Amino acid sequence: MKLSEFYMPTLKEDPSDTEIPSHALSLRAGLIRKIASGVYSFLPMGLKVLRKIEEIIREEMDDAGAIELLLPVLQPSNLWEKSGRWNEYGPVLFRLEDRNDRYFCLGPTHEELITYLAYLDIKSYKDLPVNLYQIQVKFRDEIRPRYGLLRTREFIMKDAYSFSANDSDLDIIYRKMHDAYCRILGRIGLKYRVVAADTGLIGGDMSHEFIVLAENGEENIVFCPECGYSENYDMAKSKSSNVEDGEGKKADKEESVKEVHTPGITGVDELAEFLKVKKKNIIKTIVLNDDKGKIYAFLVRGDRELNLKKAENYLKKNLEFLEKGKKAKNLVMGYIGPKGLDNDIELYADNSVKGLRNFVTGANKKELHLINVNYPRDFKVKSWGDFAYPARGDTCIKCGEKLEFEKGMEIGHIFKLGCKYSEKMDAKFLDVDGKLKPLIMGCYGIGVSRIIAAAIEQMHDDKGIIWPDAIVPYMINVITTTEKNKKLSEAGDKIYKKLKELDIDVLYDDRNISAGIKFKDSDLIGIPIKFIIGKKFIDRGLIDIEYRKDEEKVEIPIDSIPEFINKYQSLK
RNA sequence: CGGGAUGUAGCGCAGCUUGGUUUAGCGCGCAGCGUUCGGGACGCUGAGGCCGGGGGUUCAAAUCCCCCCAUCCCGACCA
Repeated sequence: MKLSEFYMPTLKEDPSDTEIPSHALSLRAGLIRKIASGVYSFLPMGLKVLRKIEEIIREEMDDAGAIELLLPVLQPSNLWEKSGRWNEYGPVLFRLEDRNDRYFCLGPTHEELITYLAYLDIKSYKDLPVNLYQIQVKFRDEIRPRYGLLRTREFIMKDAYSFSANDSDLDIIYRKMHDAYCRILGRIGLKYRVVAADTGLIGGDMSHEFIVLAENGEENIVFCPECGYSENYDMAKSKSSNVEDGEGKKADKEESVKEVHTPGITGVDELAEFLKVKKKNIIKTIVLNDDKGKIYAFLVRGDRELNLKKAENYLKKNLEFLEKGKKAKNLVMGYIGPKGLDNDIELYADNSVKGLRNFVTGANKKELHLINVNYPRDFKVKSWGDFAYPARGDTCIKCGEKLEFEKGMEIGHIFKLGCKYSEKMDAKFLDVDGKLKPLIMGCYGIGVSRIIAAAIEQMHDDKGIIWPDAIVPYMINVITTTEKNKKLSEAGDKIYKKLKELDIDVLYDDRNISAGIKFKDSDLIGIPIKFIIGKKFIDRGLIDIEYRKDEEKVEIPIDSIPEFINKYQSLK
C-alpha cells in the first residue's frame, strides 16, 4: 500500500482520555476512532490487524473440526424468553422494537440462536457431534466501557457452539477447543494462562478462561509456579499462611474473655492500631442476607476478605452484604462478633480462623470489643469452609508452594454448558436407544477485537506498537528519505513492486514529507522491518534495513532483496 | 446507580479564582510560498471557534448561578 494514497491518520500526542498504553496507541496509530463510549470505528490499519487475527482463528477452528456459519445480530425476544434470559440478562441487553411492536435484542451472545437452529435441524445421534462457529459483532450495554478496545459495548468475537450426544464427545470437543485456543494465542505470540473460572450468566458446569497477562488487565488470577495450578481470583483456593503460627499459637493458654472499650472504632485497621494487635489476631464478622431477608454471619480473619461468591456457592443462595441502615436481630453494626450473637443467625467460619487463640472480636454491644475470645470455648459455628479470597503468602492447595498473583485480560472463555439451553428450548435428538434426549452443548468464545488491545498492551515501547509478526498490518515499510530526488523515488517504486511480487505485505511511504516523520510513524504503527532508501543508495546502491524490535541494522544491495526475504521467512 | 473530575479550533492545553485591553489565545496539525531533506526542520502568509447545550443574573458572561447532556476515573456490576 502506498502511504500517499492510504488513510492512516496518526496522532503525535496521547489523547487526553486514555489511561493505558494499548488504548492510547490504538488511537495514535490510527487503528480505531471512538464514536461513542464503548463504540469504535476500525480504520484501515486496524481492520488489517483484525483480519489477520480472524484468519488465524479461522484456520485453527477449521483444523479443530469446527464449521463456520453466520447468525443474525438481530434476535427475536421469544427465543430469549424461552431460555429465560430475556429477564435474566437485565440492562446489559440492548433491546428494541420493530414497527409491529415486536421485541428484539442485539445479540450479546448466541446460545439462543444456535440452539434454535439445532432444534430445527438436528434430529438424530447420526447428526452428532457437530461444532459450529461464527466471527461476528456482539452488543452488550456494559455498565462501564473502558480502556479502548478492551471493554466495549460493540465488539467482535468468535463464538463456537458444540452439540453432542454424550458427555465423552463433549469432552473431546472441549479439549480440542482448549488446544485450538492455546495454538491461536501461541501463534500470535501472547503470554497467557488458562484458568478455571466461574460460569456466570452463560451457565454450565465447567469453564476455563484464557487470560493474556497484562498489568493493566481487569482479571486477577492466582498461579502456582511449581505445579501450574491456576484459577480465577474469585474461585481460587489456597492454604492460608500462618494458621498455626504467629501470636495466636495453638499452644498458648486460653485467657479469659474481657470487654474493651473501643469508642468509634469499627474497622479492622483502626482496631488493630487501637489495641496494638496484628490484624490476623482479629476476627471479622460479616453479615449477609439472602433474598428472603434471612441473615447469615461469616467469620474471616482480620487480614483477609470475605469472598461473596464462595459464600453463595456454599449456601447455594444469592447473598448480599447487609445494608448499613438496616436494623435487624439486634445487630450492633461495627461491633458484631460470634460470641453472644443471636442464636437464629447461622454462623460460618473461614478456615483462616482455625487455630487462632485469644483473638479479638466484636462484643455485640455498642463501642465494645472482646479480647481473648477462643473457639470452641466461647462460640460454636455451623460449619467451616473456604470463604475468603487468597492473600499474599498463601500456598498452593495442591503442592504447598507459594502462590503468585497475576493480572491479565480475559481473551477467551470456554464452557461446558450441558443441557441448560437444549432443555429449555426443546432441542432434542433421537439417540441409538430410541430415546429422545436433550443435546449436550458446549460454547467457546474468543474476543477478536480484544486481542488487538491485549497484543499492544503486551508488546509496545515508548515509540509505539511492536506487532508480533503473525498479526502485523504490514511486514515491511519501504521508506524513501526524500521524494524530491527522482533516483530515490524510482528505486522506491521498483522495490515496492518487487516486494509485492514476492507476496509481502508491504507499506510504501512515498509521502512528500520529511524522513523523520516517516520513521516515527513507522515505529508508532509497529512495522517490523524498515527498508530505507536514501543517501547510501545514491552513493553506493545500498538500502538500509532496520528492525522495529531491536537496534540491529543491516545494509544490502538492491539485488539481494529476494535473498533477504527468503532468509527472513525461513527463520520464522 | 453512588463518589470524583473534565468539556475552549482536528489534537494537546492556557484563560474562569477577582465578569470589561479578548476582536478568545498558545503549541502541534492543516493550506500557500520559499529554504531544508536519515529520527516529528525553519521562515513568512493564511484557513479554522455559537468557549458542550438550555435557562438565568448583569449595562456587560468562556468567566457567576441553576438545569441538562457528553466523556473519563473510582466503586457497585459484568461472557
